[in-house]
Amino acid sequence: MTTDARTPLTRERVLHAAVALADEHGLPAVTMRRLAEELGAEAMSLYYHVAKKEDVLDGIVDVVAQEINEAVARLAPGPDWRQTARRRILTAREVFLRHRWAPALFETRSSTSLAVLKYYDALVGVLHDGGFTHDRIHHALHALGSRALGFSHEVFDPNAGASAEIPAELAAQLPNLVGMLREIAHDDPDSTLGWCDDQAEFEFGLDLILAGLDLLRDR
Amino acid sequence: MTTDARTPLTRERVLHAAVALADEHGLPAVTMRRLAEELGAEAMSLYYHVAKKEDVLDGIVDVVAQEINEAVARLAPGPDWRQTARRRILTAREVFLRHRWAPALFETRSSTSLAVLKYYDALVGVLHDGGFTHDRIHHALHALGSRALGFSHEVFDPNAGASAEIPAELAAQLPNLVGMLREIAHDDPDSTLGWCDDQAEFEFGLDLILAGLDLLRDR
DNA sequence: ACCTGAACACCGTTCAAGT
DNA sequence: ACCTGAACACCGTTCAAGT
Repeated sequence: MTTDARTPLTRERVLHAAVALADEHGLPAVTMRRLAEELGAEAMSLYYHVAKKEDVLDGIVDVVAQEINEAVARLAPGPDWRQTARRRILTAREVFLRHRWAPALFETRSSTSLAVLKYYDALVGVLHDGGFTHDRIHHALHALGSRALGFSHEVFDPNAGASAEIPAELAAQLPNLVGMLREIAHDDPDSTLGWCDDQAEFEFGLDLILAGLDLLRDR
Repeated sequence: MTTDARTPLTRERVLHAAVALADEHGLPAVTMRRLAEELGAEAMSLYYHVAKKEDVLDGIVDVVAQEINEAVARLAPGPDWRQTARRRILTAREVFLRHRWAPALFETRSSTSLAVLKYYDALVGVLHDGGFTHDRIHHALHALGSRALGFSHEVFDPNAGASAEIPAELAAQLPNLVGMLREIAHDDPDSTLGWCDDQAEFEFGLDLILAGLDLLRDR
């Protein structure tokens, strides 16, 4: 996996190595020392090409966002704004499915990367062409939140406990939740489909919001 | 701020000191050493009351969630499910406005705290009483995401750049975004209202989803 | 111009030792 | 039972020094 140690370091090489490292071993594995090791260099050498670790993290967000922009650029426009936006967002989501650590990182960034800005710029264009006022688009971006970028980091996953054994004592404290989970399990015994499930839920939420926005557009 | 160093340490004291520390100096200030100092003890003493730092973080999530549950318990039910759910969520949000660091932390937790589970349990109850099937409630929780808990951590804040100067070269790359921001600024010169603005956007997104769910309920 | 070794100030955590 | 000092393995980062 380590690329040959002879080729000189560049900011680009550092950032791509960081993405690869996060892909393979998770974000916590991305330390300056480990990253340098991966590149066949010393940790201190990185500082010649990168200001500090924050700079690396900003950088890999930008790399992922560029990957999204490239994927989205290949898309044909849909028959209407809603389909076009939907396709773009689901395509962006595919990139995040390849970089599972990325949503959590995106959420920690305060300044927005240029590539992310470009992504939103194009989305604003799609909505504006679809007949939305700029004011409505502004609301729409807030309503969509991170969903516009293709992910919704769930703080509570109802599915998580679905298969796990729930102790009786705990179950007694959570009658409604347990009732819900039991009924869902009964309705569809094969409902634990891994990320396919999440995909369905993501699309449900997305379509709900897009439909709501569509209704507002005509008023 | 440091509580008297004579009173013995307990898990509770440690967790409440951690919340106070985060409130005052942000989450990064919560280190085991700093936390011990705040309690008039040594870092190593904490380990007698707490397994590890992760345990502290899980613990303060639970403390905040308990605060939410207490606030929400004082609420009178609304005239319908939608008002009831809305009030609960906006009340939960008020707690997060007192603990600005909490949304980011909630997002990093993988296992869900008991207090959070109880919060969701009550919300499931509200929706079920409102006439939703458990299956629909399950979808609704996913659609709401963290909004059900009272926050929506924006990865891109359109307002952030509204007041800042945008260099001409950058503006040329982001025609739609700049166009949107210019028009909004024009429509309402006083639109930079700090968190009040966010509040309005949060409610817009929330109401959009609740309305969408209400429509589904009758079908 | 690019890379490095030694060093500094900070982490979380273990463990034997104190009371 | 509760607390601590010394120590370990790890961070990010600076800075003077190498080529």
